[in-house]
Amino acid sequence: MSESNIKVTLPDGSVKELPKGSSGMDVALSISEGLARNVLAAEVNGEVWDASRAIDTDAEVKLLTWNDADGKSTYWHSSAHLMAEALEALYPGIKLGIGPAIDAGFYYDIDFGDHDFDTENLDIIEKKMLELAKQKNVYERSEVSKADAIKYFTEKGDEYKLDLIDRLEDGDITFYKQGEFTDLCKGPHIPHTGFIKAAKILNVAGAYWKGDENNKQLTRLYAITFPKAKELKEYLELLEEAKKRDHRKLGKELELFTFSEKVGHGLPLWMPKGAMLKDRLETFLKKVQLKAGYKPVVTPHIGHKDLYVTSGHYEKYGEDSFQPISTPHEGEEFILKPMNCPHHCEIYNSTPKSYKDLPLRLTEFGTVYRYEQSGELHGLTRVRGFTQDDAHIFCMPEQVKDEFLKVIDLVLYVFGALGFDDFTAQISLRDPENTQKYIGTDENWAKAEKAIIEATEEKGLNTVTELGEAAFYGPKLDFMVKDALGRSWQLGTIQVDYNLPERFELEYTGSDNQKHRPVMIHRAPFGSLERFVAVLTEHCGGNFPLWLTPDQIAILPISEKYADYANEVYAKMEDYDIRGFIDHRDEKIGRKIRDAETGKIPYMLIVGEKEAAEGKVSARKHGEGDLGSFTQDEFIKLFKEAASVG
RNA sequence: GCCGACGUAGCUCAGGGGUAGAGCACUUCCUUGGUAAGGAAGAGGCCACGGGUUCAAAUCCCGUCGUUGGCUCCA
Repeated sequence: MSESNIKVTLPDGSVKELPKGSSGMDVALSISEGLARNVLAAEVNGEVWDASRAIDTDAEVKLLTWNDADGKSTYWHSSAHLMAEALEALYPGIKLGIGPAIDAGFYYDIDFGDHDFDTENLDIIEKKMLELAKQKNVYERSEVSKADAIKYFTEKGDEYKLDLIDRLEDGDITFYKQGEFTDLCKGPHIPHTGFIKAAKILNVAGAYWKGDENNKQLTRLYAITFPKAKELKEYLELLEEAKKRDHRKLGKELELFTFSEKVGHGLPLWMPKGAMLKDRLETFLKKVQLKAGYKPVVTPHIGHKDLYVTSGHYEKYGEDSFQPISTPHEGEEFILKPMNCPHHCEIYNSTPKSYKDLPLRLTEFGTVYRYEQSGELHGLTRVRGFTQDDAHIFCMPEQVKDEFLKVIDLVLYVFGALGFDDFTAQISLRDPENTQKYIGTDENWAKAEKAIIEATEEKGLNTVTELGEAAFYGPKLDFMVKDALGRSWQLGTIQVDYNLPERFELEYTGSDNQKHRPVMIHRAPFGSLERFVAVLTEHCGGNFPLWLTPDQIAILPISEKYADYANEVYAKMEDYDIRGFIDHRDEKIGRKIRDAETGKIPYMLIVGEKEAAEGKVSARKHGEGDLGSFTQDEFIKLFKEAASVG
């Protein structure tokens, strides 16, 4: 092998020998011209580099295209520079904050200074971006000294960039320049602006410099770009679809829930149909949990302040909670319960426990109240009063793994039944560098963390592990589901807790006749019913699974002459636990069908002269149309098959 | 909590210094109709709330509440 050559190992294991100083682009060219045309950046030994940057040593190289997450984020980060260039051209003298890529697109924080920034004319910026993109300007990387960097931005008068430079080490500062625009940036970037073929500014919002409300508020422009105009169109259609599925909109249209200023914001009111939905979910989970050995308990909505002093929540959250309510004569203070666990600990404590009683799984659909900041409230996903599908498992340390396995099974079953098949599990472990900020013994932590990791492995879960993300009281496992539109939501959670057993002095007598401290596991497959219903609504676009949906059938008499027969059919359906209603309105059948369709009723049973005479129903399925004629029993059979699962 | 936008009939929205409009929903009547909107009439608003400016405020200004896009937060 020649001295001046390097060996490049590709992801498929193949090795290419190339001259020293070859770039990612050269690697691509050595494979195919087509690939080279699509290369956005190169991952060199695990670090994302410009495709043009010279590689001087043997390396593992992965060429990144639009199909790689890192390729996309490089692309979007470069797009942020392009947008900044366009903005600078249109609004001379603006100052720039930061412009990173985000999950979908990118943003740039701008101080428009004296410019009157008008959100009506965003298309002018988009046009300018594409105009500049067409110039195929190369993103040129240059290393600059700290002094030069400071000089450049001092002359430019951009105090935000100076603030950023202030925190950087000399020798570690790079600029990127494309066209007329130079930015402080560590990169990497795509080869040139020509890759950007479609741009859309999605949103304009205020954001404080460095996220600190004491700093000046900048204008944040959220935008997205694509290599093909078609992809932008599809993305915008996805956003449209998301808007249509917004649970706040569907919740109103389908009469699931409402809010009232009089009741108070963040306090959802479940309307009959929404309450039915929520009730079906609860019934479903209660049944599954009973089978899994859970014991339902019921505790009050308030608890004595001392309860939360004991639990430690008063100290930590007291200021940011609904303030205590007091009894009129004694002045005793009670707190709206922000969680169920302290109550459950007291149930545990009410009788002496033996190791033979463990694991003890106490479950409650408890409504809890948390004072969320007013700006945080959002539909049903962030509220001030919500129902947790809560349970606390009290067990011995050596039972943690087994309990995790069981809870994971439960979560998988529940997600499956509701059509969430795409999810990942996040394992949150403690920060190994800083173990003293966590409560509990090293031994127990090690045991629990090992138990979680092994349990997820045994179940074959798709996991990501985050060090330092554990709660101070124990490690946890969170489930993030992807909905039908590809958006991620955090739902279920399983958390180990060493803190509360300590604070409540929970004990059990072991086989050695000694007192021991149990471990507590908090778990909630849905998290909050409110949030879950919101996610489910958006996931299925309001077309809930048949077993869950509030009205499963609508009986539509052709005219009021068949009202009696409609009542007869309804009574029979009720006998078979099929929920629904009869549309007795004085409307034509076309109208009744239309209203049932827009109301997303899964099955419509049309009854008229023919059906009444033959004892049949004419069935119609939502979104599909006429299914034909069935005897009542035939329909019930068809329905029951479709409604299985729950 | 902070910044911006918004708040008009049950819903979706138009209007905009001279005391309110549409469509749908609702009520009544006509119609008894066979697979996505039958017809007519009627009723419905303190234009979020409280101040201010003005001869006159739903409209302009300020404040409050709520909604919303973000920021910060989330046991």
